[in-house]
Amino acid sequence: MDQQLEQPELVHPGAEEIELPAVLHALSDPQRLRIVRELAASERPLPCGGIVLEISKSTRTHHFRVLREAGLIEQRRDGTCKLSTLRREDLDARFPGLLDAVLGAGVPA
Amino acid sequence: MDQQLEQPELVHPGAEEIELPAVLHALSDPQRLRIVRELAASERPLPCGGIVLEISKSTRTHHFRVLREAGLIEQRRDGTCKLSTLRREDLDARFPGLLDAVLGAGVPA
DNA sequence: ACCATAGTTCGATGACCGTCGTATAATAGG
DNA sequence: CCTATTATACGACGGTCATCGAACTATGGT
Repeated sequence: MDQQLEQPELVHPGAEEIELPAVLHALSDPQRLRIVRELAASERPLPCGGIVLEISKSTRTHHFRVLREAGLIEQRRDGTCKLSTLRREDLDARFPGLLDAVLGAGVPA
Repeated sequence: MDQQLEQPELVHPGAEEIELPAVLHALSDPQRLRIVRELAASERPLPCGGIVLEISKSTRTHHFRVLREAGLIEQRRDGTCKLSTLRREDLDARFPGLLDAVLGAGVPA
């Protein structure tokens, strides 16, 4: 078929390869948890720099890579910046209810 | 002659003090995940040694302590052994759906 | 009193993690 | 071309983690 949007240099696990310990570990860091929350809140691709974090650029890159390699987010290049999206469908399919539980956890009544 | 009313030496966080990152980190280790699963499956207190793990005793103690201090399990002494239970109610109250999602994750239909 | 059972405590060790600064791509626009 | 923006790669450093063995505590049974 036609598909010119190939970014093979970015490592993304397949939907079936997402491992629970890796996901939980990725989410166990407060900074990464915040990133995931913001991504979920915007429900639209965000650039790495679009998330407020008082950490250095290299650390931010590191966190995004951990999230991507764990299968939590998808990253795609768009011009000079890289857009990230939450892999909601893949995660819901593999671990039903997990993402909702994590996202809803920090938003008490 | 003596009364065994209290076990103050065991550190358990209050139900409201359970932190999400700590819980996720505790669950991100395969050994601890197995412990939690077994505890959930039995739905009745289990001794530390009652769970099959090919790790040394001291490592097992370590994992149980991580789980206890994260608020995932409750430990109580019973004679020569120490019984552990999943803190289902506290966890469900604080992070609704999280435990079910984690427990159901590795048990596909 | 003795001993067996069940866990803990104490270093120690090797691996991993979060963080940083600097240097290096990659791309858009003048 | 040059430059600014955006993000990655590469060490490096200190801290935490999972693991172990050996010594220790605590309890219960004989």
